[in-house]
Amino acid sequence: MARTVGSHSDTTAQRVRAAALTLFARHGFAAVSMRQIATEVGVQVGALYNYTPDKQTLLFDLMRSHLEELLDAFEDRQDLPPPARLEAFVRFHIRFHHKRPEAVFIAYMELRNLSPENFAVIEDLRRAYENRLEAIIAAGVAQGAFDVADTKIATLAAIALLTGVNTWFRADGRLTLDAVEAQYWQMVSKALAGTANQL
Amino acid sequence: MARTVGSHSDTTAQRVRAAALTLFARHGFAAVSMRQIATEVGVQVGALYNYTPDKQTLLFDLMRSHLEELLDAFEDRQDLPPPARLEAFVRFHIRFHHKRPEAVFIAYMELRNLSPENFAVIEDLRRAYENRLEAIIAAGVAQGAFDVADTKIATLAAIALLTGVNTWFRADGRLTLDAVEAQYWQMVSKALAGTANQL
DNA sequence: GTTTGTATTGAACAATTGTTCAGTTAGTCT
DNA sequence: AGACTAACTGAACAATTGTTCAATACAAAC
Repeated sequence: MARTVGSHSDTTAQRVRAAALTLFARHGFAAVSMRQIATEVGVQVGALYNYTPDKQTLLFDLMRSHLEELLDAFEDRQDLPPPARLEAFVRFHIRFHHKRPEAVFIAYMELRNLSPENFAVIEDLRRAYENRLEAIIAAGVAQGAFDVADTKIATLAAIALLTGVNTWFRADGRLTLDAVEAQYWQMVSKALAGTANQL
Repeated sequence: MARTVGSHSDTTAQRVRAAALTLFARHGFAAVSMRQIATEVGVQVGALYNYTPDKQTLLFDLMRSHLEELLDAFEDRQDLPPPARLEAFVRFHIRFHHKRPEAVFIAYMELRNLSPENFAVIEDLRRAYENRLEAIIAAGVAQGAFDVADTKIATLAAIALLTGVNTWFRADGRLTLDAVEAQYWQMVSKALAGTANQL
C-alpha cells in the first residue's frame, strides 16, 4: 500500500499536532513514542516525518505556537488606569489558560527536553509575556495605585498564582470560571494594593 | 569480578537515591535510564535492583519520603493567632522548599509516571499538607482576621504562589532568601487580609 | 583462619526506540 | 486519458530499554 484515500497534508499536519499535544500532555514527551503518535493519527510512523524533521522539533513547535498565540491574544489597554489593566490581565490569563490546558502543561513541563537553542526561543517568548504584566504593575506603582517591593517578583508571583488555577479547576466542579476569575482578581488586587493594609 | 571493595548496602542505598533524585530532576523520569543511574553511583545496572524492585518504585520512594519529611518538618503553633501562624507557614514553606529544589520539582512534575495506587498515596500526602494550611486560613476567617471567599481556593492559590519561588530564586542572585520570605509574606497577608482593601 | 552471608558483576533477554527510504498509490493538473 | 506530484506504507537499521540471575569476590562473625 502507499498513499491512502483522502489524504491531504493540511489536515494530516493538524492531526499530528493534535495527537502529539494530547499524548505529550498525558504521558510526557519522553514517554511518548513516535509510533504512539502515528497510531493516534491513524498512519504509519514514517508518515510523521513529512510533518516534522524530528520528535523534538514537534515539541518545540507546539510550545512556540502556544506562546505566540498567548502573546497575540492579549491586548493591553494602555489607556485604562493600572487597576483596570491588571484586572483585564488577570481575567484574560485565567480564561486563556483554561481553554488550553494541554498546551499550558507542556509549555511548563517539557522545557528540559528542548535543545539549548530551542529553549532560548521559548524563554524569550515567556519573558515577553511576563514583561507585559510587569509593565502594568510598574505603571500602577508609579502612580501609587500599587505598592510592591519589587515589580519583577510581584510579576512572577502573580503568574504562578494565576497559572495554578489550571491544576485544580474543572468546569464541572462546584465553581464557575467566572467566580474563580473574580476571586483570583480579588486576591491579586489586594496583594498589590497601594493602601497600607498589613495584618 | 563481583563484590567490590568497601561496599555496604546502607551507603549504596543512599547514593542510589541521591543519583536518582538528581537525574530525575534534571532530565525527567522517563528520560533517565537505569544504566545512567548506575553509572552515577559507580556500579553496574544489576546492583540497583538490590535497592528497588523496579524503576517506578524508586521514583515513588523519593516522592513519598519528600512529602513525609515536609509534613514532619512543619510544626503548627496552634496557640498563636492566625496571622502569626500563617506567617510561620509562609516562611517555613519557602525555606523548606528552597533546600530541596530537586525533590520539589520531582514531586510536582512526575506524578503521571506513578501507578494509580502510588499516585493515590502521594495525593493523600499532598492533601494532608494543604489541609494544614487551610486550617490556618479557616481559623483566621472565623475570627475575622482574614477575608476570603473560599478557603480551599485561597489555600491552593497561596501554595501555588509560594512554590513558585523555586522556579526563579537563586541564592547568588540579587535578593536574600530572607528578603524573598518577607516580600511573599507581605503579598500573602495582604491578599487574605480581613480589612476591606479593594482597588 | 575458616565459614557464612552480603554486595556486586557481567552477560543475557526480548521489546522498543527514533529515524531513513525505496516503493506504491491517490490526488491534481493539463 | 495520461503525466506528474504529493502522501503514505512497510520494512529495515543500530542503539537502547528495564529486568533477571548465576557466578564471584568481599566483609563480618566466630
